Amino acid sequence: MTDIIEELKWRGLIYQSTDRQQLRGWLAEGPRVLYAGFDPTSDSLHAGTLLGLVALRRFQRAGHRPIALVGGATGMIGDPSGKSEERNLLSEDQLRANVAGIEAQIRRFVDFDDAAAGGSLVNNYDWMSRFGYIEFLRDVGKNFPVNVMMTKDSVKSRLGSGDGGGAGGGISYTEFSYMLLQAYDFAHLFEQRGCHLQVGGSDQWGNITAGIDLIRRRNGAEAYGMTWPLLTKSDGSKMGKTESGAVWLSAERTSPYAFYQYWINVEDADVGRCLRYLTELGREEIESLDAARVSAPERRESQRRLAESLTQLVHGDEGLAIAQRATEIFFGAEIADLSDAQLGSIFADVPSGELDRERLGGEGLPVVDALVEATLAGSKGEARRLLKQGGVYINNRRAESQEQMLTAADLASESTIVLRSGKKRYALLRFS
RNA sequence: GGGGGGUUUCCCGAGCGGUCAAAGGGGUCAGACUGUAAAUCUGAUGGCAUUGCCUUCACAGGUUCGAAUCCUGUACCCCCCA
Repeated sequence: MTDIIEELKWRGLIYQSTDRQQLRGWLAEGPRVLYAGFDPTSDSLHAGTLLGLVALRRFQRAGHRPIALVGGATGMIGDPSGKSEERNLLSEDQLRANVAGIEAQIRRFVDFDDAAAGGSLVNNYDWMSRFGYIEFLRDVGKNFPVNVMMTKDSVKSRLGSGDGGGAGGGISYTEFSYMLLQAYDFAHLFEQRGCHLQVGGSDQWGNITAGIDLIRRRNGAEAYGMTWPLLTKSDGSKMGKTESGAVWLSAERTSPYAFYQYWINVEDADVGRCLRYLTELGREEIESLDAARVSAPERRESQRRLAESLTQLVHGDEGLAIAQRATEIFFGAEIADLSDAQLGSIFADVPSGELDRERLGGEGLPVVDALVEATLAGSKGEARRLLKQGGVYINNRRAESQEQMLTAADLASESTIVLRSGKKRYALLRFS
């Protein structure tokens, strides 16, 4: 049995926990059952949830038995933790779809099939939906003094915001009750599965301790809790966000290439933490990457390893290969002799235009027109300007003149020409 | 109700009868440099076409050979006096 606490500690992943010695002792005695929850607020998880997924995986590798809980029931209420405003409720259909999407993703991280590995995947809807309101109040609610609930950060931070006259502030009774549901989840897993430990992000501490309290009252037993720090950037902003939104784990929402690129671009100041928090690289390797970053920052080896290892984890070997190939091409490699399918997967995120194949015949298609068709230029004048300044590339080769004509010889694949303006604005033109 | 000021190209902001597609700055785009960083430097920045033409300075009308610039009316905004 690996000392998981020791590992989490050097990685900087322990933010808060119940009595450390006790917890460590309990974990050292043999395979232990623990759980972490995932909110089905969307049909895909994102970079922020990676931390939780990897955490369960670490526990499993260390010989423990992780339960991944998907909040099919709690998702109907909405966790107020870390939220400044009341949220809209999701429809049941939406929620069902989200749960299905998320479960598939969690499977990539935790092994639920091997009985010996002991992982399991549960949905709290399965036990929550059967509860009657009265029954829940008598059974669970009775154990929660409101004055204690009021002191939780998730509630406190929302109480101030409502009475100042600000629009829509405060907290509804519904969200206020959220912690009871999550606390009950813990108690349920404790009773049914012998789960004594709940882990989560630091914003979950209040919900976790609520569960520990409930178990103490209901079962007269001691349960444990542990949180990891939020993954933030050195400038204080959240990791895993781009101008265009969150970095998702699903290839449909964030292509493997875009995912890879996100991590390649992590700042020097943040990459060390990312390696520790998110990857399974060992201590020596990470420390040698730290050293390399000081002596040769321009090689960006830390970023490369980070991007490789996460892309591999989330999208598999194939996804990583696509991302790497796309990276080569996006950064200058000449594009030739590829297939439409290859180009399609590499340039999945890039705008494209369809044109009649005949336009490549005869004299050919003026580049100026091609740029406008591909929406790389807003007008022909703008297209000419780009050409004059040397900012136009055809299949990654700089266009040599303003009068250049595109013909069938310029096709990079069966039917596609790749146009680029500047360093990385790409567009495809398909001729059919 | 009375008096004064404003409305300019993506944004801020000059312009006050021709030399104005309209200074300057910001932004944006491109080039150089670079670590797929930051900073910096250079160039471009209404549209269409080879000179040139067309549309643009709140809106509508007018004066003039000629208006973003003058006059009249309309809309919106700001300030002052009631």
